[in-house]
Amino acid sequence: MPRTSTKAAAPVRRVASDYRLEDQVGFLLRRAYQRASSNLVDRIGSYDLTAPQYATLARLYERGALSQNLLGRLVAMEPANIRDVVLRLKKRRLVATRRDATDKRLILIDLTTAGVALVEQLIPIEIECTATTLAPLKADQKQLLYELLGRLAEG
Amino acid sequence: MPRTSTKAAAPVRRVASDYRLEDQVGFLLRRAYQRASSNLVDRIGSYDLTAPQYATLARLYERGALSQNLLGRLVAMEPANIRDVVLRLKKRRLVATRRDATDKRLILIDLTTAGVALVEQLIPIEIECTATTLAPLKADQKQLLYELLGRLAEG
DNA sequence: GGCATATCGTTATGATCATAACGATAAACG
DNA sequence: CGTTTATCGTTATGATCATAACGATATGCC
Repeated sequence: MPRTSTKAAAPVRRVASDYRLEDQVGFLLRRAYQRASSNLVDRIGSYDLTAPQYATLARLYERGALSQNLLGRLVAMEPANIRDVVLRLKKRRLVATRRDATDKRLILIDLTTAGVALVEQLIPIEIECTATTLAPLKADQKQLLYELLGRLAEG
Repeated sequence: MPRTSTKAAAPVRRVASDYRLEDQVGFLLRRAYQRASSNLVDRIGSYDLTAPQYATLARLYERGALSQNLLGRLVAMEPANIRDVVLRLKKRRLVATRRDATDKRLILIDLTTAGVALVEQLIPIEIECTATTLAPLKADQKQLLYELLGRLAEG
């Protein structure tokens, strides 16, 4: 087994001052999201669903039919992105689309019967997955994390 | 000005039980990362750099020359992904590559003079950006967030 | 030395992402 | 009523991402 090539860390030639990449929130958030996302895919990957796709289905389950644009905002996706996600879900018959009768601009998205069934199957798994992701934290820390993240996300 | 199409929220037809998408850490982390990332791009976007590209440069600045693979691990990117990032940075002459003399498998990546200069210009901006992202939090909360995120990322 | 195993980098595929520009439709307003 | 402005969805471009499969090289151990 070859050892991990740490390669004797070439001498740090520059004055790195006090700066460390690990101290940048963005970097930490990205890694934490990677972890959470992979936890989810590990569990629901057999359904061939990604985290954003699941979020989309879950939101439709909560809210019922929504315009594509509003749906996108409710899952934090740009119009161009939610479009692609909806197309994939539609191709798999998990959602259906129809034109809004009064506002011809809108495309209404809704879960199909199969979509509803799938979401109801997935929700317990997702809750379990969240627990796994949060496992390194104590109960009161979890609560705290939610509050802090909420503030960051809202700005 | 047309009102935001909330569309009178079609009646929630399913039993949503206690489930809410907002209660899933992954979703919160994704949104928080979106915020942090856009904060960074707002500030360094004029340099045509993305957050992952910046992270890559910053890591090289901290550590000096690294193999492409190790560099990838140190910025939390898969081999296939760090490859593309390095290619883009190389195209812009911010990094240079060379073969390792003793281990023919390795490609050593290092900052160019231009790369070093750019990083040193960007570091203060990035620190400022982190402060902006964390602005909604009090001092003690920031410290706490780091600890919690660190635990999540490490698993 | 020679074989099994591990690591490195590449390639290919498919899904996110953000951004800008665009036509179509709707609402606001004089 | 007609003009201006806003919103919706699309298209295009480019950058992340994860995953699997692959050849090349290095290391482990016999």
